[in-house]
Amino acid sequence: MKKEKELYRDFLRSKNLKLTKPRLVIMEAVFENHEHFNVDDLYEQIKKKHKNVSRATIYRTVPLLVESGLIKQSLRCESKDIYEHTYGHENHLHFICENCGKIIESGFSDVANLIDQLAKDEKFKISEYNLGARGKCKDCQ
Amino acid sequence: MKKEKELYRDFLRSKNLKLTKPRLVIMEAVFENHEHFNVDDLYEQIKKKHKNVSRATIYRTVPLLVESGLIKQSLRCESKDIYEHTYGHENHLHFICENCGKIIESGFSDVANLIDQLAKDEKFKISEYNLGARGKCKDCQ
DNA sequence: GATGCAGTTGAGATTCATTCTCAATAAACT
DNA sequence: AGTTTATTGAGAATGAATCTCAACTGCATC
Repeated sequence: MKKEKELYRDFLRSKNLKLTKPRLVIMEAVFENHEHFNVDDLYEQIKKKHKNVSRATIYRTVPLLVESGLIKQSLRCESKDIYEHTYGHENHLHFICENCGKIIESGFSDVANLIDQLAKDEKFKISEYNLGARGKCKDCQ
Repeated sequence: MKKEKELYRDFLRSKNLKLTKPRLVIMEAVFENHEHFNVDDLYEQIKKKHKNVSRATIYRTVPLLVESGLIKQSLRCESKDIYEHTYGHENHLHFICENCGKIIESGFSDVANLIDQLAKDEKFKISEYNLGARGKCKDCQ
């Protein structure tokens, strides 16, 4: 968490953005407990701690966190954009259950290697993987 | 196209759904020219041919086409859900350019095999793959 | 530690894709 | 052809995400 905060601070500074209280609160919420989260999750989580921040600000701040590389956009869920940590988290695949909404994470590196090769063939420079599948988890089949 | 229509008809029948004019018009539009399309594309395309169908009906029909296996949901684009053909189209990966929006399709089967294996390890039953990456195409780097 | 100036925030309005409602209509079976 | 039942169209409703703008706050300077 120390390190994340510093990365964030540096990122903001490098963009001439201010390290405001709402931005800190949001980033703390992001790193507090969630693996996957959406804007509403953050809003509720922050509210519980009585450090209220408006939804608008969260919507404005999340893209900064993405740009800084601390989180990234993940699969959508229930027609909401959802996000996940990247800093300190290996890339992984998502298996998302169509029935119960559970997200299962699985290994990655072999798949990534293959994809990297295909991208190379197309002279395409990857900035972010988007790998997974929908279906039914073992409990819902 | 002959075959698609029959598949569709059979699918509808198997679900006790009627083969209505709007459903036919929509399915013809889907198979007329697009590789990737969204609801609005279909609406405009149908309008051009003076076979008007309401947006509501298109929104209601597209999920049927998905369920029948003729098309599938693809990446979102410009905050719209987009769809692509599956029938008669190999699965493939998408490389989507963050700069110019171009979608590059690439091979698939090796990646799919790997993913199938991972899914099997999790006892997860895949109904639809979602594979790709964002980045910059060779023209935009 | 007061001052000034951007950049930032909050609240509510707005946008826009998607879904819903319901009366009118059409498929399909007898 | 008549009956039943699903389907359609038009517009209203929903809801996530974005925008607006006046009030506010980091933060650099004195």
